[in-house]
Amino acid sequence: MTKEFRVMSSEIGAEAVPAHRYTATLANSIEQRWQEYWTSHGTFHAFNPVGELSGEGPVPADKLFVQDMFPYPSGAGLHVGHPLGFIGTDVFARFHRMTGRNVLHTMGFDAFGLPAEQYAVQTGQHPRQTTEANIANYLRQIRRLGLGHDERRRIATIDPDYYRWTQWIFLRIYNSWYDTDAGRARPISELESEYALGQRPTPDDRAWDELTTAERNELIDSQRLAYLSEAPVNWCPGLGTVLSNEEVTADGRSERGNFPVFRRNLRQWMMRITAYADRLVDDLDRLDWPEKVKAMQRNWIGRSHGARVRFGAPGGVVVEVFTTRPDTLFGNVGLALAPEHPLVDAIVADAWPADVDSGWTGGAPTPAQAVAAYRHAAAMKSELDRQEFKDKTGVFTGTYATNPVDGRKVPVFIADYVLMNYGTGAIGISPGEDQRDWDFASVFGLPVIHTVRLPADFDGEVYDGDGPHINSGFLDGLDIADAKKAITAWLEEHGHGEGTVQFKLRDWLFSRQRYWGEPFPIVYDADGTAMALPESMLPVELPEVHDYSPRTFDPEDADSEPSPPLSRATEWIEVELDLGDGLKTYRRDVNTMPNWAGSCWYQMRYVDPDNDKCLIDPVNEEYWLGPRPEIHGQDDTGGVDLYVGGVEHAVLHLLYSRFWQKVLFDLGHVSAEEPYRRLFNQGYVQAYAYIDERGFYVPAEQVEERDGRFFFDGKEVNREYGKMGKSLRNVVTPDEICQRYGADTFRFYEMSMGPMDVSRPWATKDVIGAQRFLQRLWRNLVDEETGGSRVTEDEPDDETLRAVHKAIAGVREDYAEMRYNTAGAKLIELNNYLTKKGEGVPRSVAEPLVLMLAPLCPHLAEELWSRLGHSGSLAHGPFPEADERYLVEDTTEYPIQVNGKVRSRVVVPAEAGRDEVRLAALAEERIAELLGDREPSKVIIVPGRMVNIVV
RNA sequence: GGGGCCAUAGCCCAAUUGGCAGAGGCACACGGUUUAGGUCCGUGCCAGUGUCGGUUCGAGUCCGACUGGCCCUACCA
Repeated sequence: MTKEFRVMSSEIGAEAVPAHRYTATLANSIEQRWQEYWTSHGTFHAFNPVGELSGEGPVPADKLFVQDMFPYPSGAGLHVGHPLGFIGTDVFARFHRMTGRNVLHTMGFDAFGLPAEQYAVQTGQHPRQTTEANIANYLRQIRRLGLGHDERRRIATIDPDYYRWTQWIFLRIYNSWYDTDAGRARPISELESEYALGQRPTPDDRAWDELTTAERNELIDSQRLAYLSEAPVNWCPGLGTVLSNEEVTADGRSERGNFPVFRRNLRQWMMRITAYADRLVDDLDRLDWPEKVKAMQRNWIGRSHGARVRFGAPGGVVVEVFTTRPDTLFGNVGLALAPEHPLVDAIVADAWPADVDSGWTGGAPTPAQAVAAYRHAAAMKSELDRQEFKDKTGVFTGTYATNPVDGRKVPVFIADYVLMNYGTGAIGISPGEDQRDWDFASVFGLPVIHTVRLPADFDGEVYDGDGPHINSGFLDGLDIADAKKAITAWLEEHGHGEGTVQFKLRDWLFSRQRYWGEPFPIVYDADGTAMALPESMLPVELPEVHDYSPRTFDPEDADSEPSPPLSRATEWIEVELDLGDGLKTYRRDVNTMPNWAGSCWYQMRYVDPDNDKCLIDPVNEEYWLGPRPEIHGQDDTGGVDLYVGGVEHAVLHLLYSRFWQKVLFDLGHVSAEEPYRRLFNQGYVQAYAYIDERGFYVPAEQVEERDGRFFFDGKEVNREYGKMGKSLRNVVTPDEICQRYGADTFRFYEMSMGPMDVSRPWATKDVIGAQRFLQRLWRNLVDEETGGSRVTEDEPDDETLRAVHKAIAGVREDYAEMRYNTAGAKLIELNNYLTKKGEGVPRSVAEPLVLMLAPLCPHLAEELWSRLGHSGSLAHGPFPEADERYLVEDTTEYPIQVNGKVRSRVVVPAEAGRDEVRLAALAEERIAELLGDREPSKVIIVPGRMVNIVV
């Protein structure tokens, strides 16, 4: 690459360029030199209070922990969009480091994952080999950008020293239960002893001693926060693995590969995240996160308050429904059960009632046949069908249930718009206040009873707004909130139901039938009972296998049995251990953990990467991550000070991470209640792509623009806007920009494109502007011909000092607020001022200029700083401080508006009071002329801003 | 269907948070430097803020409706 570049520069005639111009060649050599300096001097090492990474003295109390979202080291390498956030956090970290704070900033790799495994399946190359090569390439690319990472803290989830602790956390979760009375997780051993001591009743009130070992195990296991479940899962034969709900698209196919997904029962590890649902919602209020992300999490957790209501049916069967509107019970006209509801068989009538509506029977001679046919049809329907045909369908079960509030008999249906896995799998039909129920009722000819008075001008069907209740017995006249309270109390009093809270959030399916993930620290005895391995046996390392693929099947074969890759490592699976009962043979768990596991806790390991005694030393944890109520307020949760990444992780990663953090907090391993105190979503760098008349993408860099039209190879092409990607032929890499302009130019350009949180289009042609700025700045301080200094020891004049200090004040604030685009603009402004001035730059101006440049363009700043005669790095400051003296002006120019339009302006002494300003404004020649003899009805004076005269 | 975000010059973006619409960059034009091109230096050009209405002495900024674009979510009772 270097060689190629030399050829290029000689081609354009390097001899014409002054020898000491800040060209890409010079920039690259400066950058390489300073990167080596930083590495050899450990410039970005952040010291811990204790342990291997501690320094000599005490650490500063003022610390900052900045973190980027864990990158996956893709084989494709980086394009210019990827480092946007990385550079942003680096600028932030560098700025704060220069102000004297102890700054922790590093980056590791979320390195387990499917691409390397798929590559292994295709080529037989071990995923570790692929992954490590990708990491090396990734590091080469990001190092070139001059990111000030503490390289001692690099971690990768695939390292056994790392996943040992991932497994350790799994065991802690496995060995815990959620004490709902205490509102926190506790060690499972405490549950066991409470049972043993009789402090806690067993489900059937038998004494603990009377339970068999199996019964005890079952009781305990059923309460663990990590548990095995036979629950239905998303089995994807085409991939040979089980998927989490999140990995299944809305139309019931795998997000990756687009294969059909089937629901079936399998024995899987689950994480009881639902135990934390309330805290996960409530604690959002304590976080400094974008409202958008909080909203997405609230939505995902989906907490709704309502009631369970029991309807009696013939044969003593009781159907329980969940509703958020128990106040509409008087308007209930029926029940609808999910087709899969277990009570359906029990309530189906033997025969249709004599007067049954023919539209209710599905044309079947008996209810049982109608139900069977409908269930079959519902099971055949894909999720896509359900989505596309929102027309309500269902069949009558032939049975009537009793509405508990007024004793009315209401028909019971099964309908596939009712979901088995939400609430109780059964709903009451209240068509007056719910659109879905109204739709169903109109298909089946059910009556509509409005229970809230309709507004006078209302002409719709369903009214879900507030108002006084009607047709509702003792609820009449009450508004919704009061009616809910009244009916809930009534239900509870009469034993017909109770108020409850329902969540959309489900437990987290934690098993994957994959090779390239963390093995579970679990073995099974001869009876198939799961046993946790002791911590001393961690890590459980991945065995070598010959074939990395899970056995896949015909994508449509719903009955196929999963066979994960690890199940073929027969020697590894069988293990002789002494788990307290003497040496026995056990079988290992052949599943691996999902990709989220390693990224759930990595911020902790950044803090204490080499600790082999514990997950994280509590002293280090408290220093870097602990709550700081004195700074962040009483409610402070602790956590990383700034976490930057894309909004695509708004729900899953951030929710799982929060969950693990809370478990570890409850168990006393960490002091922070939340992993990330402040979250910031950076925007994306997008790019234009061009399509020719055949519909093929053409190389974007060769497209020319003429008069708003686009041409490739002389032919017009169409432009579209979107992601950067190989297939769109519009990828620009940081490597090529660094080579053509230098890393500092790239950094400066990328930060000046716009605010951090806004997506913007990449425009290579604009990069030149950033380079010109740096060249001008360089030229102001360095003689391009001789390489000598142009810095003088003169005292700057007053005007220059004002320009400098105004810039300092503005740039400082912009950096602190992550407004790097305007910080850059202010530096350009100051530099343009100095350029215009022409003479050599006084040292007292050059130094703050260089220091202010440092967070954005660290290599160039270091180089100039050393040429200014300083030894060592400027990474730890000082960052210049503005002198108030130069910020205040002697005089203020006021624009004078007449009726809101600027008509003139007047200059008054800065300390002039309102009256003086007013007099000056009214006396101003043009204004006086304009006013004539009219008397202003009002004169508005905004101190320091403007004057507005109203006539 | 529900929820959210955005819209300022040919392009990317600023605007002290209700107070003079322009800080900065790209592009463009002209001049200087140069044998020339490019670089470099200088000067200049360009919008009344998507549309309509409201509040206000004053609106890019606040409120309402609409248009266009992007994102999330989707029978969650």
